[in-house]
Amino acid sequence: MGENAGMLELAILGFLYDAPLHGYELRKRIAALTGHVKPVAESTLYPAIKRMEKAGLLARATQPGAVAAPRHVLTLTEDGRGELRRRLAEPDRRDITDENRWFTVLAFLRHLDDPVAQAAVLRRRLAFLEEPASFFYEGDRPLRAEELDDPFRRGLLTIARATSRAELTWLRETIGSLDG
Amino acid sequence: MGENAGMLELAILGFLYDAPLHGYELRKRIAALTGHVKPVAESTLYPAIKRMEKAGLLARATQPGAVAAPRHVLTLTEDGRGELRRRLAEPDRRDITDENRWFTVLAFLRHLDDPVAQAAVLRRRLAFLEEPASFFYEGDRPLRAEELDDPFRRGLLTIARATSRAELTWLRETIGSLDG
DNA sequence: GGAAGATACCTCGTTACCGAGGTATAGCGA
DNA sequence: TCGCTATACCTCGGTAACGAGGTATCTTCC
Repeated sequence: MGENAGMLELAILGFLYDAPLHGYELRKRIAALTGHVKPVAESTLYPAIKRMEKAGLLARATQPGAVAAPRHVLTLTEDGRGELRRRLAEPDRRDITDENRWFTVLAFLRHLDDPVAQAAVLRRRLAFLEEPASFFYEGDRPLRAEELDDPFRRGLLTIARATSRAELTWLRETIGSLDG
Repeated sequence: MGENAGMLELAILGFLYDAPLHGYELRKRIAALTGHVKPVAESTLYPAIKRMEKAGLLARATQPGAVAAPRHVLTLTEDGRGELRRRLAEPDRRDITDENRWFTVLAFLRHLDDPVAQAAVLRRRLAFLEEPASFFYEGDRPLRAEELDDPFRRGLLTIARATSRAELTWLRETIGSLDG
């Protein structure tokens, strides 16, 4: 059981939930999903697959190579499918607070077939984002973008604010329509 | 020498470049900067400080506790100051492509006292962001937000697009004003 | 037929990072 | 004076992730 498992395992579970894939294809999908934000090394992916196989979350079947070298087609076991649903329904703290992990949760949240449970997860993220937080302080007072004479930090705040606003808007809308 | 050092070390170098701080204060500043996106554990920070002391990047001076337990005030050495400038001027690939690391670079880029060098760093990020990239594919065709019937993935794309747009606008503006 | 390039998978050694837990100092209220 | 909270720092065991490097298959082009 993956009590302390990372974002990578969640992504593997998520992609395989839809359809069996071989490692190389999985790698491309993960790279598309998170690669431009947090790249994934091959030497991280393949050991993760082995770990998960050993844990009984997925099964491998060797297939003669359609294009080149032989492939290992990966299929989720029932345990694996349950594990994904469990991790989506009860994300741990880091899945909510770490942006990369959160976006991975979001990418597969539809697999949780229950609008109430989905809304509960979104609400946890909303609560986290609504906690007051700033980037830079002068003593105890948070500094606003306009107060910074450093153009780079000003940029940082501008970008973060745009992200935050987009996410908050979307969260509130979506929670509303899941409830309604 | 930190050839392969992480984002944490960059943040430590950056904050101490301005002023000496003790570990606990450093921790609060790092938490404010990156904590709501990627939390930092104490058990990661203190070993990092030790590593960097051993590497000659910073020096520690014990001070009787002003408020409570005794503090170790951390000061960058000349090597440490040089290391920050080097890492800002020649960020490695992951500093550009990993969002957390990139934002850390941005937070301290002003310490690079040369607009041309600063603009060069921004241009590397711009080039990276301008590479075509999507999140989800149907075969080889990238899927747009509007095409997804999954509200969560649609949200993902919406948020990512808002971030990307804000960053691109800011990058182009700022590169322009650094050049001009 | 030989080289190049894409596909596909893997091992190894190292390290950054984590959670759990521990120690000590100081101030405050009961 | 007994806890409680906040400050401040630390160790330990475990593991996820990394870069560097390697192997094998198949197609394409010269």
